[in-house]
Amino acid sequence: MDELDARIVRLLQANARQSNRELARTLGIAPSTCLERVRTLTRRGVIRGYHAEVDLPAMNRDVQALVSVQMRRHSRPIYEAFRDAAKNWREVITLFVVSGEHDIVMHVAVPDSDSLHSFLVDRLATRQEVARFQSSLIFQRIHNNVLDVLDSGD
Amino acid sequence: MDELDARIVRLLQANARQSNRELARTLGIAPSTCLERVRTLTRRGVIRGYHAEVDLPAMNRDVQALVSVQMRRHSRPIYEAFRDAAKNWREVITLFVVSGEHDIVMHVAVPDSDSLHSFLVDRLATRQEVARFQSSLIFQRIHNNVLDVLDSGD
DNA sequence: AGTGAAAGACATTTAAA
DNA sequence: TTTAAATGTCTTTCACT
Repeated sequence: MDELDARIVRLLQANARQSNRELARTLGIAPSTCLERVRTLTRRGVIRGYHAEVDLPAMNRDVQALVSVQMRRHSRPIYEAFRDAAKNWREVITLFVVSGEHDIVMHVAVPDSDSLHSFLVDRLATRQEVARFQSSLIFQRIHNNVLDVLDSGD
Repeated sequence: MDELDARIVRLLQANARQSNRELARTLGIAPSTCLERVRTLTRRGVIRGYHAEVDLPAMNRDVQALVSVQMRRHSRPIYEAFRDAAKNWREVITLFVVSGEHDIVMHVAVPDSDSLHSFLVDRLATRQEVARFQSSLIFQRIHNNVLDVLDSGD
């Protein structure tokens, strides 16, 4: 993971669909070198995949919320059962398993506030694993790419 | 946004770097048709970009946390000043502006627990806009693609 | 809206430094 | 590791449906 690898990762995070040639041109290296670098990064698991970013409102998901869930008991089967159900709900964009006051935090996206209510009441409240939950509306969401390797020990 | 568009979005979310030809083959349409569809989806803002997914541990970010921040006062200049500072911090992967008990929730990723402590004490606690914050460690993070349009009214 | 054909651009392999 | 060259594949345009 040298400086060139870091630049490749940075550029592919910003635009994953640029051609290998364009990438190589930007970096000032030969296309074959660039291709080999990207392959190695992928083989080593540094690059995990490439994904299109979709606009949630355009997909009829105008309402977003963070929903924090507290389990009835902190046993593994309890939270695992809930997690495995929740990760298949189409409203859930990201699911975090966390420590602290709550056990699960979900980023959900739904068409409108009725759908959010229905999600909370029909999906969440009906689960036996769930003790309590609270939700907060998301007004804005800003994503950063992982730009630099912090304090690398290499 | 018909069924074909939805299938294109779904496939590009799963793998943004497959060739247009492969995409067309999967969908059973001509490459030129597929290209035009993707262009239209991009022009309409449904597809916002393509990004490489990076493995955080491989980038020396073994510790992740959700950090919830409460502002001193709920005025626009206060939270905007904080938000604009926070979105440039390299530890911050995603920043949510929310309603409810907290005003900002940040997903942060750092090398180790020392770095997390330093982030909380040196970056957060020193900000005048911040009244209180609490953090919870992330043990697992599961991301879902937006598979289907929910209850589309089209 | 969707298509096939054509031209040029690109990915990928290979041999060599 | 890196490269240039070569080959086969792909992107992209366009005339036509």
